[in-house]
Amino acid sequence: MRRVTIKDIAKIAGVSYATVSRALSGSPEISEETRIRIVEICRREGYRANTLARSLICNKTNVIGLIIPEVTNPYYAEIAFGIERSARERGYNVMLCNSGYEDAHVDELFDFLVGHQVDGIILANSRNEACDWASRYLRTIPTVLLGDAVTGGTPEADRLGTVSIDNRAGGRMGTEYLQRLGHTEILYAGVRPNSITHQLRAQGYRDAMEHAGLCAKIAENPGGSSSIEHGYELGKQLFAQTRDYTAIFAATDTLALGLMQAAEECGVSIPGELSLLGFDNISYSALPRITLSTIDQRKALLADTAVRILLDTIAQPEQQQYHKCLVPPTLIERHSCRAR
Amino acid sequence: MRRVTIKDIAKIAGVSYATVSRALSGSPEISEETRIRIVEICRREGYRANTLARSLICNKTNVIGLIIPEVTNPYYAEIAFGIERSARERGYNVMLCNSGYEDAHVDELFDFLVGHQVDGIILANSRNEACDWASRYLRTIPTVLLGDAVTGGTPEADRLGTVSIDNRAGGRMGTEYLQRLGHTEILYAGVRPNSITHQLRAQGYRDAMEHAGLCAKIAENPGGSSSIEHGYELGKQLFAQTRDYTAIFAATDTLALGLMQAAEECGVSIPGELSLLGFDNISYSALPRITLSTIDQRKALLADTAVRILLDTIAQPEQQQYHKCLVPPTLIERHSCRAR
DNA sequence: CTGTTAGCGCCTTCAA
DNA sequence: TTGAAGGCGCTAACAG
Repeated sequence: MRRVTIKDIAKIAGVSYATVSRALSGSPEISEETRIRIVEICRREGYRANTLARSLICNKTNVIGLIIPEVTNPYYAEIAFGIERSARERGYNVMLCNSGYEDAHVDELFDFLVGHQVDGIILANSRNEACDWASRYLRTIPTVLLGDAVTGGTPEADRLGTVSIDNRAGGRMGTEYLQRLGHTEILYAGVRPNSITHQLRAQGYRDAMEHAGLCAKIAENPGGSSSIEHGYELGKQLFAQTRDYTAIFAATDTLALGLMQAAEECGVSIPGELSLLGFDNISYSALPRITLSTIDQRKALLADTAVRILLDTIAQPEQQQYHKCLVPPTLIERHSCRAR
Repeated sequence: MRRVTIKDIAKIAGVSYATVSRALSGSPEISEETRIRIVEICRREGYRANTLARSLICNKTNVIGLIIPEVTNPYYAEIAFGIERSARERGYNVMLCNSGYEDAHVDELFDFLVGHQVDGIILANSRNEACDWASRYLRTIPTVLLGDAVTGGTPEADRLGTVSIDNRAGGRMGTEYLQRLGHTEILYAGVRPNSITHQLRAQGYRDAMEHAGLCAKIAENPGGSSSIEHGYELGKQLFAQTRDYTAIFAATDTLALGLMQAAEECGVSIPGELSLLGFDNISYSALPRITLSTIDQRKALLADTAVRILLDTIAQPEQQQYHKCLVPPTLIERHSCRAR
């Protein structure tokens, strides 16, 4: 199954292969007549230029690498989709890699992508360490992080292009929404203390509570991740005790879903007895029967911004643009919150 | 940001670049001493071999292309994940492409992937046409279809490697489950008449009903796709009339979700008054409050099989293996069906 | 064990 | 307007 090359075409057309190259690259220095003839031959023979060979010469692949934890995570699926879309619009293709949740894999994937000569890399990951992982390769390849910037790390890390949702603003926005609904006793649930993302969201919550002269109540997530399961466990705990709040603002949608299930099993009705607000707006939250009110991460916008910054950096690598981009979130009202 | 090449390393190490190549490729014809020295230099300088150049020579990229409609579709996200996993285990990487739902894009993507010299392509798509799309390139590149084989198409298409779930068996399995639960009046809802997949599932349903001496009732989906929205519309229609059935077997999980929402709005309780069974077992169905019983497509197994067949074909392209692989589905019991 | 050399498929000067 | 030739980074003979 030998693929047909430019030489084959040249031989058939009875021209040199430089001519074939010109015919296909849209060069002006060729007669319209021969161009048409050659293009037709290429079509007939099913010839596709070998992108590898071309990239080797041009020192440019027009491919960017994207590293996410897992496509099956609906949040990252949307991010991946948005990034592919924006990249394609700008003439780039993306090479998608799932890193799982381990450090080592991210390193391997960077190596893999660099080896494949991608023009740049987007690392989408909300762990604190992501910032360091990405900046480790900053000298080697243009990179942008889609996730929270961690300031005060290595000096390298400060130069890393970064785009994320404004988590603090989101925390504030959600809390204020609940307050507008008449809630004064609001529990912020599911914080993972060592996650910057969670810290920011919780801080936004505290801002809003303080500003309203209300008392902040925070329930941490003892589990290691913000999964539905851990939300469920947290819920079981919470709903076994008497409640001194009328609304829960969950740190993530997945956590909220777990809480929802626990609530159902413990006979506390949402939004009847208890309002529940999420954060992220993953696709799950819009589903019938769930209809979780939440803070939207605007993944399409995040993705587009990340692509734009990356391509800028690729175009002008020296200009080490100091980009820390914060995208404002948005409130999505569905049916899990109620005025009291 | 010029990347360091094998020549740079050779110069630093004071050897020829063939020696560097040998040091890295694990060739036996090199002294352990120099190997260690060279490997160390590579590490220090952050050298990665240029995969493009290597592939150009070896005429092999160890990359396979995967074309799916959209990663944001949870079904295809799982497929993509499974395929990447299996491929990686076997030393291959995957280039993921979203085709959307239009014919033209699939063609473009095949061209794109062939241009990038992928070693083979998996097309995951459940439209009838997919079979033709894939077989169009069969002469050019090893391809396997993850989706229903359409027999009686072009002779080319018959030679296309194909893996899919056994939809007919699934239709039977689901129907029998409902029967075991005591249902005798079962509606099969949401069939799209021109979809092979749907035809097979419906046929399985008919088989089981006939075998039990029961009367088959089928409600077609007037909408163009099996979306939640179309399920909802269908449900609104269905639940406005009096029902002569106690269970619905929905053609897909998404349809079932739409039906679920319509049921809720029309005040028919699931599974109280009506049992509902889905097909596909997408991640949505396992969510709290939804807990849809369904037929599992076993996406990991499908993916793994597809990869295996493709790699076999890549290894022995002449041997045009006549592969039509049918994977048996599995029943997932959750809480949307009840004995009567 | 190590170096030299000839390409892989293509693009891009430079000549003609 | 077209052809010839060099080289992108690397591997794989073939020498030494």
